[in-house]
This record gives sequence, C-alpha cells and structure tokens, in this order.
Amino acid sequence: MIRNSDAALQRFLGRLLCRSPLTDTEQAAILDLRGHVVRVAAHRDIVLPGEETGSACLVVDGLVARFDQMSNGTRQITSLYIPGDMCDLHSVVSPTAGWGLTAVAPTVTLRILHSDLRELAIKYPGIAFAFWRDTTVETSIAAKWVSNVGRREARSRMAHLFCEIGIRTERAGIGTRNDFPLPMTQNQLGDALGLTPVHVNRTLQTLRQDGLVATENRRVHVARWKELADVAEFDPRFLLMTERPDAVAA
Amino acid sequence: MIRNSDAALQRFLGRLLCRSPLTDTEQAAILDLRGHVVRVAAHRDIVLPGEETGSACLVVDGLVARFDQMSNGTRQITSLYIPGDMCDLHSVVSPTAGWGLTAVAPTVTLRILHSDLRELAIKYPGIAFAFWRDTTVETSIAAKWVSNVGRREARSRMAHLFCEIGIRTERAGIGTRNDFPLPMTQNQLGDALGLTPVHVNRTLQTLRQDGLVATENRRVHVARWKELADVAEFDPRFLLMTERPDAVAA
DNA sequence: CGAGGTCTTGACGTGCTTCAAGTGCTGTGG
DNA sequence: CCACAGCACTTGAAGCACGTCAAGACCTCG
Repeated sequence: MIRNSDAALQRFLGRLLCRSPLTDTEQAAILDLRGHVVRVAAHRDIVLPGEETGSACLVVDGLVARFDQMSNGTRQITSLYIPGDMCDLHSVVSPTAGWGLTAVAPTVTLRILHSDLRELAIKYPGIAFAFWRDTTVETSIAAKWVSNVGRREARSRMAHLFCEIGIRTERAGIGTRNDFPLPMTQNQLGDALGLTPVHVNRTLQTLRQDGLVATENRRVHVARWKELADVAEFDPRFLLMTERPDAVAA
Repeated sequence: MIRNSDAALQRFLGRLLCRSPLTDTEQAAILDLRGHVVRVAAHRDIVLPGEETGSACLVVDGLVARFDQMSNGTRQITSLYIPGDMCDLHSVVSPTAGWGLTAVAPTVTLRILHSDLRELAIKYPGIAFAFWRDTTVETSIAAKWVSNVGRREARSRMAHLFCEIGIRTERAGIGTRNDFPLPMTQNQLGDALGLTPVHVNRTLQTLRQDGLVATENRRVHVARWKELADVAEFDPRFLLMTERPDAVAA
C-alpha cells in the first residue's frame, strides 16, 4: 500500500520534472506528501458532476476520466488521467466546476488534501510554478481535443487519441508508444471521441484491417507508428514535453 | 492610446478580482504593467502556429481567437478572447505549443513582456495564484467546448456559444447577455463550432426563425435568454465566476 | 463602378447515428 | 461443473445531420 503510493508520488514528481526544474528540497517536499489510498471499481464515479471535494486525486494505477454529462445522460470525456497524473491539481486554486470524475477501469487513487498542496505551493514558489505549468498541459491537451473532435473524422480522431496516450504512457514509464495499456471499453472510447459505440467499433476495424493497430486484452499495439501518426496528423508539441518525444525511434 | 491601455489593464484586473482577492499593492502592481499597443486588422494572424513570442497579448478591443490548423488548411478555433482577456497568460510558464492567434475582427492589443508578468508572479504570490487561477478558467472553458462539439448538435452548440459569450461580455462590462457584440463572420463561427459555413448559416436561420436570437451589424441580440439557455443546456458554472451570473434577470 | 468578401439558397452525397438483433466472454450461484 | 445473467463486442439496414459543390444576391469599399 505504502509502496504503491510512494511509486505514484515518484511518478508524479517525474511528470513535474519533465517540464519544471525543482530543487532537492522541493522534490523531497513533493515526495513527503501524504494521502490515503482509495480503490475504485471500474465504471464507478469518483466525483459526481458539480460535487466539491477537499482533496485532489493522484492516479496510482488504472485510468480516470473527467466527464461532462448532458441532460439526456450521454457523457463526453474531456480528459484522461493515467498513473502519475494528478486529477484535480487545478482545483487547488479553483473549486470544482461541474465536472465529474469516473474510474474508467479498476483504479487505485491517492487522495491528497488540497490544503496540503496549497501549503506546498505557498511555501515553495518553484512548486507553485511547477503546479501552474502542469495545469497548462491540461489546457493544451483540452484545446487539442477540441480541434480533434471538431475537425477530424472518426478514423483520424481515434488515431490521434492512440498517439497521445501512447506518448503519455511511454513518458510515464508504463508502456511504449508501440504497446501500451488502454483499459477502456469501446463505449467509453466513444465518450472520449464524441462517437457512438457502434461507430467506434467500425472505425477501429478499419484501423485494424489496415494493419495500423491491434488491440487485445485492453492493450493497444501500434503496428506502424509513423502511418498512425500520419492518419492522426499527430504533432506532439501540444503535450508540452521539453524532451522531444519524436527523438525515440518509430 | 495610453487611455486605452489603462482601461484594458483595469478590465484585466477586474477579471482577476472576479475570482481572486488581491491586495491594494498587488492591484497597483497589475495596473502599473506596461506594454506597447499593437493594432491588428481583421483576419490577420497575430501569432502563427508554432511561433514563439516573448510577450503576452492583452485584448484591448476587438476579438482574438486561438486556433489549431489542420494540414489541409482548415482551422478550429479553440478559444476566444474578449477585451480584458490575456491571451497568453499560460505562456508565462509554458512556451507556445503549436497554437496560433488570429484577430477575428479589427483588434487593439497590448503586448506585455512575459518577463514582466513572471517577475510580478514571483514578487507577489497572490498574483501568482491569481494568474494560475485565471488559466484554470481557460481549461474549464476548453473542456466545455470539447463536450459542446463532441456531444451537441449544431443548433444547441451555437446556442451554447452565444450564451457563453453573452455572460462573458456582460461580466467584462462590454454588453449584456441579451445584447452583445460578436464580430465574427459565419465562416469564423464555423471554425469555432466545428461546422461548415453553409451549415452555420442554416442553423442560425432556425434560431432566428424561432425568435431566439437576432443578429445585426455583428451584434447578437438574444430575444429569449431562458429558451436559448435551454436549447444550449447552458450551465454557467464552467465559467468559474464566483458571483452567480444566474442572479441577473433573464 | 467594379472587385471581393459575406451571406444565402438549392441539390446532392456521405459519415455517422439509430435501432435492432445476435455472438461471445466472464463470472457467479446452484 | 454447468446454467445463466450481464456486459462487451459485432453486424446489418435504414435514416438523418451535416458536408460538398455550385451559383447567385448583397454589401462595402476603394
């Protein structure tokens, strides 16, 4: 249990360091954060739309989604959080807005008090900047999702999501861009892409038939990264990683 | 000229104060910011996709859009900035990502050095938090755009944009929710909503025919706010205004 | 007075949705 | 160890929202 949460904090720190320099003291302060571990079953909501919580939610294992819900009950996933991501970092400065959080797959989370995070940000300006910078990553990804959903057809849209998650999981050390876990049902994939489950299914089939990706056991295997990225018109700059993720071989 | 920029800083300060408390000293520091005024003609790009700049861009007058460009040249607008908004506040902590900025209408901007803003954030922690909080508003709006484009049909989507801009312009003191400037062509409206200009035209017509809105001279007149908000399923919480914007009469 | 952008309209095509049914898997209780 | 319930996935057929193409009207400004 403690092992898990330490590993998660380490991963969170890695994510911050990927974009922001932090002194040893600051790094130690991050790793000293405490929270309690909460396990959530797949398809269980963690925070209901509009609900306010006093703690942020660090993903230790599994997959979490932020979603918006329409009045007819259909959902749109607006961001995905993989292990090492802090779901509610922005709520340190802003109370929750009307979004919900749900466990896409069986998930382990570490709940960390907003007040603890806020204290850290006040005490260490470097951490405040790192946190701020980390939330801009979310903005950038959200903006990309807008153009993805607004201007690309299903096939390209799905390819783009695969590329994004591939790079992010690789960066988090959970998989490689060519083979990574994506524990979502086709239904949830539809919620993320703004498509119906039926069309997700058919679109996925075309990607498979063209030999671009294979899926098995909730993992995505990318057979030809370059071609997939072409279909997606994928430009990784929006992920705001200072190390060029392009560098790695395709 | 100086008058203009003072008014813009005042408006920017008002926007910050709407969500963050600032001491008198901090407020004065914001108002003391200096920049140079740049006028931009309609349809002129301010920052090209991928370009980096050393200054943020405060909208004094007009309308600015952030956009993403597909390889075939089509654009998707990912955020709109009205007078008093700072376009590139997040680039104080993150270099530009691949987005472009364009003047939707004839626009006056005030360019403020990132370094000046960063200094302010370092010197006054209250300002750092206010800036951070301000960027979370952008995230929240972007997330709402995802669900808007992903899960709503054209009519509802357009209604939602009108509601959003109505509330934001009202808050900025530029108009009321029932009558506000929206200096966009139907083409640009399509770029914001993920629709073709032709379909924007037809959709707008249905809203007009149903007596919900009227447009003239680049202004939107909302005839029946309540009904428009219903069509949009508009819930203003995502704008993160501490004062309840609902309070005002419909 | 002409050029070019903006808006409008019509006809037609298509990507995606909807509805409906059926298959296969997995886990659970008798 | 089998029966069955429930969910995920798959497939087909039909419909609709929106895109595409094309042309014409209107407006503004040089």
